[in-house]
Amino acid sequence: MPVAPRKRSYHHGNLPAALVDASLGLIGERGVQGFSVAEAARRTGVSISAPYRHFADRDELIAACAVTACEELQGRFAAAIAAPESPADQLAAASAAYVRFAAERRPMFDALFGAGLDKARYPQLAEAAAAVVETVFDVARELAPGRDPDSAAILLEAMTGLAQGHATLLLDGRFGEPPDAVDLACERVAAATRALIRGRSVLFSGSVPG
Amino acid sequence: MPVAPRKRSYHHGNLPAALVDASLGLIGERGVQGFSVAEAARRTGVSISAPYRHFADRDELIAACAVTACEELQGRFAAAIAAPESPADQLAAASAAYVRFAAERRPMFDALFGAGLDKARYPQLAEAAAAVVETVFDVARELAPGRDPDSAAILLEAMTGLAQGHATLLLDGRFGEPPDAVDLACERVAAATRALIRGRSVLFSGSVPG
DNA sequence: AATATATGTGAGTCTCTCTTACTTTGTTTC
DNA sequence: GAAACAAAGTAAGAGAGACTCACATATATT
Repeated sequence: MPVAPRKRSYHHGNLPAALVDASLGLIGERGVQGFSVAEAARRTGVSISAPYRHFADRDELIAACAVTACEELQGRFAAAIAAPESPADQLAAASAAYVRFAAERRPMFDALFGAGLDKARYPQLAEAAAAVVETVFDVARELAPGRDPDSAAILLEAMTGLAQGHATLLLDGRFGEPPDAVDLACERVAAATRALIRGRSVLFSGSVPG
Repeated sequence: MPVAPRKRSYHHGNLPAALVDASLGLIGERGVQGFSVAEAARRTGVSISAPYRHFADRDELIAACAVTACEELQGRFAAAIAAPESPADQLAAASAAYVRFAAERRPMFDALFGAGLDKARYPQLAEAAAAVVETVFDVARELAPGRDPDSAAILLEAMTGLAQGHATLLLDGRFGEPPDAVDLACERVAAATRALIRGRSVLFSGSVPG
């Protein structure tokens, strides 16, 4: 849904949102590398310097796109864990949702991971990212011994790693051509998540050798 | 080891390799985003247009860095699977080696994954990357039912996903501060790999529902 | 030695990021 | 309701980088 300005006058009315919109479109066409503030401004119908009233620099505009990405991802996670009954099924569904998100909202995924943003510099983004993790944290806790939060974090790290990796491989074309590749990657990551959960006992005894 | 030119004359003697060297140093300092052909040329002591005699454009120079990265990674994989006795231990060691590579050779890792290179456009890179996979493929086969290559590929995908994900998380600072973070991430990814292997039976029955 | 080829240079074009000074519009305050 | 202020936009330009092209110089070939 495109962002409509209130008026067609000197003041745009909703420039930041419109810029994020245009930027995501542009990233979709040219990748993060090919993205430019100038072109985003042109497409939004404002001058090249206008974006700098709202975003300190190029990266900050990309960070705003990344925040949008977090919101979208959070919604997908919430939907994924809503239906299944067992925690394992919920996490498998979440993994698959993550991979599907990468495929279906590639510009968002690229803004989030392909831009090399220093997240420490964008507190709003760090917050949004933390909120995403929060969404699935309680599910992971149910699979941790004694519902221990630290163990849950370890499990979640591993799961995140799996999902992130599968998404990267999918976008890299290592699962074949879309759209079949997407379904395949989702199945695979869900299966891998289940495998990880099945064998998870090893995870929580890591540092103690024997 | 710095690349030494044969002479200090008009012709450099080994400009491509020297440029790759300088580029990796530059990527280390400024990240892939901050990398510029101009600065790499300056550091190598040649004119700004000299690199274009050897590399068609910026991305092709980065791709050459990525090829170097593949060679380094391949060596580390070979060393990692040499010592352990069981296939599971070998793969766990390979995962850890991958994560350690990301931490210790970050510029290479960034060139390989942070530049958003379209690998289809760089056959030499695709070849080098395939050779890396080849190095661990036989190990994965020993853990696949009936040594089936397709199943081995699935397992390897999942493992790659795990390692890639853990590396990303480590570089993102999600394991804490170096150098402890590196060891921690290596332990975790090794444990996760073992967990994945333990529960791997689920992996190979994916597409058949029931 | 003469020629061809590979490699490096300098100057120039184009685009991009970001800044500065200025303009226009909307809001507040008396 | 007008004056003052703040917010949001513009135009012009400095500085840097990607890439090109005509030219220079070294090396290889014959």
